[in-house]
Amino acid sequence: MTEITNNSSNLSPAVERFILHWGDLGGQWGVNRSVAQIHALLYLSEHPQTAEDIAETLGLARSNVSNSIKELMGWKLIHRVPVMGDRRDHFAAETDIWEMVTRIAQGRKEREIDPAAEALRACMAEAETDTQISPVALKRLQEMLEFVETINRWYTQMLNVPKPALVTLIKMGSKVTTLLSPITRRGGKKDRETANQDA
Amino acid sequence: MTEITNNSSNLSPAVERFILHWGDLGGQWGVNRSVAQIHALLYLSEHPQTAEDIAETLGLARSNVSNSIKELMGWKLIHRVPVMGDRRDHFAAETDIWEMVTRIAQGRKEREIDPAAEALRACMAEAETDTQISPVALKRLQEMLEFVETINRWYTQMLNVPKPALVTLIKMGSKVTTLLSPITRRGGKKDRETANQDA
DNA sequence: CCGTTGTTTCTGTCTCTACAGAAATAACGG
DNA sequence: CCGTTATTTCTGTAGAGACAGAAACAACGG
Repeated sequence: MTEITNNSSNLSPAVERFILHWGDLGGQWGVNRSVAQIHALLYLSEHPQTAEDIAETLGLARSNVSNSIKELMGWKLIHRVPVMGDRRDHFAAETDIWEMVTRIAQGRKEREIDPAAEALRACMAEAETDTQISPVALKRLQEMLEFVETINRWYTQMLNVPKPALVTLIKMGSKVTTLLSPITRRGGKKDRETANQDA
Repeated sequence: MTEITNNSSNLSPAVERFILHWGDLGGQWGVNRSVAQIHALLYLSEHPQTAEDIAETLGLARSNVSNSIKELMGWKLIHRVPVMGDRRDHFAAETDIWEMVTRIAQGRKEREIDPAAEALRACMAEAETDTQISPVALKRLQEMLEFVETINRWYTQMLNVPKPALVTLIKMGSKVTTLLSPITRRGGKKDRETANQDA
């Protein structure tokens, strides 16, 4: 009878609100709502939850939860937690935000950036044997490829910076440029060679 | 009769390929395919194009092109180019990639990050008056909020770094941490106050 | 002031994805 | 080896967004 009560689960208002927000915030990024909501729930949960707990709490189909969990595990944002005397799987989220973000960034790189770069390289390869392409287009493609490669290198390197250093770096914000200005000022193009020596 | 000929327009193979790739690459990000394709076309075009040129070249409906153009203008990725003796609007794309990316980043911040941060602040406000929220959840929310604020500050500052400096910075990659290590090493938490003095 | 040309808004259709529920599979205990 | 419980895969459906085409609107020239 009372089938309409979707979210009657005992969540405190603020938590529920966060889950809702996080849910459709995920929608704007590439993640679907269920996945984001489940992640939000686990992130705020004191204890590991079973798939069924989650399904009930969020009013989602059990199968949906199963698939979403699989995806979250793929991103390494949640992990299994074995519980004594319970056959069911329990799940908990990564709670260190910086770690979490790193994992997401890593995943996006592998699934989106790398393939995109690859496609672009293929384009360039074709462009070079393309007799009818305009010089302008060719130049633009080259610039684009160079840019993507540059960003790719940067991304990779940043992902490998130890977390504390990364945090410091981010918190410094634009101040880095101030500290680096003696270097920056040594001249534009030339610096590039120097900077890449270690790559 | 020959209605099936979608992409019969005289595009060189490499260009066409790029437009196609760029198109569904846009799909993975928030942009729809038409918009991304039009952008790609204009990016590679030697001369400004009219809306109709675009519609014909890409095989899109005129109305679709119109809307897409509007969106691209909203992102400031393309701009009108008046042409003598032609009443129609001609459009050209921003060709400086760094400028282009900055514009996109700016747009995404305004449309996605800022609202998200706002929503999160609202959550926190509610959480603080929430009697039944668990201490753990409250703590996690706080951490999340702090993180988002930090990233937001960083993002804002980075968008205001002059382009040459930004390019240098990116090209340095993780090398910044090496140069900064004497500072980084001065200790963790304390640095944050110092680093933010200028914000 | 009317016709022509260009642009925008509106509306219906179609595709694609998220999702629920059912069916199938696997793991474990007795 | 069978029954029970947990999980995954499969299938149909509902909703959202992308898009085409039509209709409305605006601007300009003669």
